[in-house]
Amino acid sequence: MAEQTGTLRRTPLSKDRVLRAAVALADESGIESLSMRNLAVELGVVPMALYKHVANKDELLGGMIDVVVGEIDPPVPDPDWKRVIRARILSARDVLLRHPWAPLAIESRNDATPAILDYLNTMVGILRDGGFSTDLAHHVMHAMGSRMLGFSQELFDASRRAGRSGAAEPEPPAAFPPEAAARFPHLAAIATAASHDDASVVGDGCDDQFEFEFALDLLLNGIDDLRQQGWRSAH
Amino acid sequence: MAEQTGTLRRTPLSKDRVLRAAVALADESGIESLSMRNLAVELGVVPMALYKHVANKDELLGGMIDVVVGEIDPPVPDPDWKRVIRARILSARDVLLRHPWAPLAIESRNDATPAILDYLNTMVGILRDGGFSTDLAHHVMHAMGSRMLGFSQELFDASRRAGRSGAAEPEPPAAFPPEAAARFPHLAAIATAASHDDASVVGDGCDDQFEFEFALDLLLNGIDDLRQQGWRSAH
DNA sequence: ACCTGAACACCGTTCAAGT
DNA sequence: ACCTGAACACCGTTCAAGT
Repeated sequence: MAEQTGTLRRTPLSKDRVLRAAVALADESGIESLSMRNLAVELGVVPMALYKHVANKDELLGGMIDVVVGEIDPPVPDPDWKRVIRARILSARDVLLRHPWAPLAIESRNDATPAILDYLNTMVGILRDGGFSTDLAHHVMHAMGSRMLGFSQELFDASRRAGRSGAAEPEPPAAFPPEAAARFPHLAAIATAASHDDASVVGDGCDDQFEFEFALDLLLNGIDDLRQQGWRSAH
Repeated sequence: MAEQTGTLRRTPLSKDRVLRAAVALADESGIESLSMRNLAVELGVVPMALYKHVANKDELLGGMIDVVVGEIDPPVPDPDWKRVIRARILSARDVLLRHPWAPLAIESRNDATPAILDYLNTMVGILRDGGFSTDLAHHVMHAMGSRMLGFSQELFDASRRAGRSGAAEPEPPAAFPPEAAARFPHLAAIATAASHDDASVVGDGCDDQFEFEFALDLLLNGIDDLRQQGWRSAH
C-alpha cells in the first residue's frame, strides 16, 4: 500500500462499469457531451483504457442501448395480448423517459442491438400467441414502428431537451411567440387549446402521456379490429 | 480577364447555392460526410467563405431541411380531408426517399424549421376544414407524429443506409443469419414470410411502400372513426 | 504482456492578420 | 471593408514507445 497511492482505483474497469458510467453521463449531461475522452475523465482513466472494454464508440453506444432496453419490464402473464403489449410498451416509455438520449441513439443506429432484437422477438411472440397470423404480425410490427419500443416521433414538442442543465432556467413559457402565431394560426390554435384545456399540465405544452396513450390505443384498437376480421394481405 | 484566371468562379456564392450543394452532397455521400470543410471543397471555396451565408452548421442543416420540405407537393383541392392528407403525406414520403438523410436530420433538431411549421400548419388547416375540432386535430397531429411528414420510424429495416456508395456491393441477401434465426425465431418467421410472400420484392426485406400505406391507412381510418363519432377528450 | 503518451486525421468556429 | 490563413479547442482512433 505504499506505491499505489496517488492513483488508487476504487473498482477495476470492466465493460459493465464503462457502460453504466456512459449511460449516467448521457443521462445527466446529454448525449452530445458523451465523448470517449469525457467518459475516460469521468472514470478517472486515460482515454485509451476504454478501448480494452469496447472496440469503439459505436460498440459503446450499442452497449448503452442494451443497458437501457434491459430495464424494460418483461411481459406480464396475461391471456389478453393487447393488455400485455400495452403494459410493456408503457414500461418501455417509462424507461426511455429516464434516458432521453436513447430514442435518437436507437434511431441513428443502422443495426439493431441484441437486446432490441430480443425485445421485438418477444413482442412478435405475444402477437402470435394472441392469434395473429405471421403475415399480420409482420405488418403490425412495421405499423407500430418505434412506438413498439415506447417512443413516438413527435415533430414539434418542446419535451426533447439536450441536457438536464440543472433545472436552472424555468423553461421559457412562451407557448407560441405572437409573431409565429400570426403566420401559423392553426398551430397556434391547437397549442393554445392544449395549454388551458388541461388544468393538470402546468406550463405550456401538452400532456405527453395522454398523447402517447391516445395514439397507442388508436393503433392497438385498429389492429385488434383487423385481427378479429381475419385480415389477410391481398397478394 | 488577365489576373482573374486560376481562381475564376462560375457563380458567386449565395445562401441558396450553399444549401443546394449541401443537399446534393448529403444525398450522394451521406450526411456523415457533410462537413463545413467538405462542403467548401465541393464549392471550390475556402471553409470560412460559407460563414458569410450561414451562421453555423445548425443553420445550414435547417436550411437544407427547408429545401427538402419545399419539394413536397402543396395540398390538392379536394373536399375529402382524408384524400388530401393522404396524398400529401405520400408526396412527402416520395421526397424523403430522395433525401434519405432528412428524417434523422429533422428528428435530431430541437426546433422546427419555418417550412416544417408551415407544412404542419397547413395540415392542421385541412383537418379543421374537414370537420375536426381543435381538440381532436391536436391529438391527431401528435398521433401521426413524424408520419405526418412522410416518414415512419422503422426499428429494424435495412432500407436506411449511410450513402449511396455507387451501387457497388449487391446488398448482402442474408435476410436473417441462421444463428440469429435460432435466437429470435419469431422475427425470423416474419422476415421469411415477407421475403417469399411478395413476389414483387426482389431480395430480402419488405415492401416498404406497402408497410407505410398500411400504417397510414390504419391511422387515418381510426381517426376518421373518431371524428364521425364526435370524439371529445374527457377532461 | 500490458499500458499509455504522443500523434494522426479529422471536426466547427474564432480571430487576427492580410489585402 | 472585406476576405482568409492560422489557430483553438475539440473529436475518435492508431501506433509505437515505455513499463
